[in-house]
Formats: sequence, C-alpha cells, structure tokens
Amino acid sequence: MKLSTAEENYLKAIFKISEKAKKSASTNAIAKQLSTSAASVTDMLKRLAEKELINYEKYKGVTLKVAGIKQATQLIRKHRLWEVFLVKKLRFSWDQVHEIAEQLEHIESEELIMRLDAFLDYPKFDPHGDPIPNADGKFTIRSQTPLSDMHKGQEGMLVGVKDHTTEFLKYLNSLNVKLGTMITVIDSVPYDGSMSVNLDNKNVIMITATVAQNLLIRKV
Amino acid sequence: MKLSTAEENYLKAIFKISEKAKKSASTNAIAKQLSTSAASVTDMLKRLAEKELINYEKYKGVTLKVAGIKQATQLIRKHRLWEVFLVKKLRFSWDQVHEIAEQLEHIESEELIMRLDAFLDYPKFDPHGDPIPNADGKFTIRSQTPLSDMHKGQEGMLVGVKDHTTEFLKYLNSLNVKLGTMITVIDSVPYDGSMSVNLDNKNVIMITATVAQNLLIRKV
DNA sequence: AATAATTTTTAGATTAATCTAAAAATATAT
DNA sequence: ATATATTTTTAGATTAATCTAAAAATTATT
Ligand SMILES: [Mn+2]
Ligand SMILES: [Mn+2]
Ligand SMILES: [Mn+2]
Ligand SMILES: [Mn+2]
Repeated sequence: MKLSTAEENYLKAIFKISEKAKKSASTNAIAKQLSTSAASVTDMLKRLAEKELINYEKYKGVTLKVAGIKQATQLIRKHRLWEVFLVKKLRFSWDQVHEIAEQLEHIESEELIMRLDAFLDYPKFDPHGDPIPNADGKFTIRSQTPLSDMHKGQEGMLVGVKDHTTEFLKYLNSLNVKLGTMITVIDSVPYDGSMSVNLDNKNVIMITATVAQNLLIRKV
Repeated sequence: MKLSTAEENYLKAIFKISEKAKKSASTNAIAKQLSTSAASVTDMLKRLAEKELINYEKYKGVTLKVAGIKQATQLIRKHRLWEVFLVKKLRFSWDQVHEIAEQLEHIESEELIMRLDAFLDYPKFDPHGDPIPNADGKFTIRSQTPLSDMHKGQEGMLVGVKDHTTEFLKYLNSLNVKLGTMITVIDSVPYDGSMSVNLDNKNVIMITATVAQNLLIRKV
C-alpha cells in the first residue's frame, strides 16, 4: 500500500511512542511527538484505521496493526540507513543527519534501499547507536545500560545515545565523547546524580545526571 | 525561497520546454510535460507569477525570471547528481534511475548536494550524457551531433541520448550500445533514413532513423 | 471577414492535511 | 459522588493541488 508522507510519519510516531511506553499511544502523545494539534491527530487516526493500519477506538489510545508495524519498521530502516550513508559516505557529523534523513526516509523504492544497504555493508546500527531493522523488520538487540545506572569503578563502551537533539550531540562532540568511547565511572554524587568519569583511560570529566541518563553503555 | 515539490516540478518543466523550443512555454505544453490538465497549469502559473518566479500574461506563454531559472537549474543539478550516485555507487543501470531521481531531487539541503557532488568527484555529465550544472548554475557545453546527421564513413563516440525512456535505454542495452561506444557510419539508406553502423570496430548493426536521431555523437 | 478549431482561462468541486474553538468524554481531586 | 481538570473528539474553516465542464480568447481556415 502506498502511503503519504504524513501517514508514514504518524505510523512512525505511534511506533516510537508505543515502543517507549510499552502501551497504546494517546492522541496527545502523538500530537506532541509530531508538533501538531490533537484535532489533526484524531483526523488522521480515523484515516489510518480506515486503511487497517491501526487499532483505534474513540477515547482509547491506538496501537499498530501488523501492516502498520511493517510500515513503521521499514520507515525506521530507511531513516537509519540514510543516516549511515550521510555519516560514513558523505562525512556528515552525527548531529547533522537527522533532518535530512527525515526527508530521505520517504523516498519510495525497495530496490534503492536494498542497494543502499549493500553499499553500506549491511550496517546493524546507525550513527547514534540505534539498531537498523533488516529487510524483514528484525532489530538486533544488544544489552546496554544508561550510564546513570552504573556504579563507581564500572566500565564500558558508549554504544548509543537516548537524546538525539543537535544540542546534546554537539555537547558530546565538545567533550570528545563519541560512540566507541570507553567510559569508567570514577565517582558518582548521590546528592544530584552527577558523575565524574574517565574517557578512554585518558582524561576525567564531570557530567550531570541528565547527561548520564542519555548515554547508553555496553558494560565490559 | 522554499518551494513545494509541485512548484519545483512546474519550474523544471517550463525550463525544459523553453530550452528545447527556445521560446516561451505554452500552457498546453506544460500540461503535457507534467501529465496534468491545462486548468491546473493556469492555477499554478498564477501562483508562480505571484512569487516572481515567472513572467506570465494571460493567453501569452510563460518565461522564467532569473529566480525561476536559478531554481530550475538547481533542481536539474540535483536530479543529475543523484542519477550519477545511483549508477556509479549503487550500480543501478541507466534505465532505472530517472524515477528515483525524480524523488531525490526534491530533498532540501544545500550541504547535502555539496557533499554529494564532492563524493562523486564533481561529475560534469549524468549517466545519460546530460550536462550537470555546477553550483553556480553553469552547464558544460560540448559539441555533439545526432547520429542521423552523420554521413557514410564518419566516426565518433556516443556521448548522450535524447530519448530517456526506459524502453529506449533497454533497447540500447540489448544492442550493447552505451556511452563511450565508438560508432562508425557504414551506410545510410536515403529512403527511410535507417543506417548500418559499426560498434567499437567490432560488429555491425542496423538501426532505424528514429534510433539514430536519439543518439548524440561527438565526432572524431 | 466570418466561421471553425484550438487554446486558455474561469467557475465550481474535491481531497488531503492542517488549524482553532467548542463540545463531549474521561480522569483526578476534593 | 461531585466538582474540576484534562483529554479527546467534533464542527467548521483554510490552503495547496488537483479535477471537469463551460466560457472566453486566440489562431487557423475557408
Ligand atoms: Mn534520526
Ligand atoms: Mn539515528
Ligand atoms: Mn532523469
Ligand atoms: Mn539523466
């Protein structure tokens, strides 16, 4: 089924909300995610329900039907593959690619994505450490912990970030923190959750609890 | 100025028609080019005139203003760069890329095109031999003759095609005719304009006048 | 120059996607 | 359990882009 860009974006939003909350997505949550009005969301939900992509009952939230999940997953696959292309091939920085990928993900061509995937050597993760679903929609899973949950002395590698905003990523750039950086917890302050951590066994820096919550570590 | 996909496509259509006919584009010609109704064209022309992109007077044709030429040229640049990417990097065949490039050309990011251009090593021509305007909108010009205008004994290299349809390009594939192929006119039949030509000093084939008109040769 | 043919424009509808404001339903707090 | 607050839906408009059918303007033909 051929969907409009707007329809695709709604499905992706519902997918992301359900994934995070592990329950049905509310009208307001979708509106917030897409920076649109609740009224617009209701309109669109009717249309998506009509097309059998979501389960929708007035005043209850929505969940994706199988067809909807498939569409959302493919869209995420396309988004993340394009992000890899932009970073690996065009040498964009990880804080510059999201906007462009938001556009590229809507290009319609199965063949294009197959070839792009091959060209990039079938990457499993995008530049932010998010898993790229394969052509069948399967995500690679990986054990990871927010740095904020780690204790003094524990060590691991940065494998992902939760916050994808340009501001956060640029801040990490300024700290010289990137995917692959080895992080060891030197100390953590119970009072405010801030931490001092060692980077690649070189320098020690201080970070706030908020930052620590947004750094995903694979422990060694 | 940020334009919609539809607006961009109209500007490109007007550019192509004016380029070929070397005069103003008529409502009907634009409608035909875009497979839409004349009424829709009139609607859009009013909008584009309002935005100072075209010169439009009722019942006269339209011409592009400077801003319109700039937009159309940039769009063509993007289209052709993406076609190069698809063929050179993703290994698509030249008959498969136009549709996808029609979508990709509307992705909005100056930075993306700059980087894509560099990644592709600043190509001057696309996979169909069409010139790629540079960032300033300048086209490389090249002397070329339709094969149909050449005479017995003349020789040259295939540098472009006039017809960009999948059917024509696939037919050329089947003849093993591609950009770079050396073509020598063995004989031409005045009666119907058909020709027998030698390819790369190997085999001789027969082609019709129509085919010969669509092959652009740089004579040696 | 009058008539016919063609082209172009206008008029009026339609569809997707959006909005604001008001009404209705649901959830929360007293 | 009633009142209040929040969420969600409906009602009614708007805008871009399209369409068909009819009217108007232009061009071609007798
Ligand atoms: Mn992204
Ligand atoms: Mn990402
Ligand atoms: Mn093309
Ligand atoms: Mn081309």
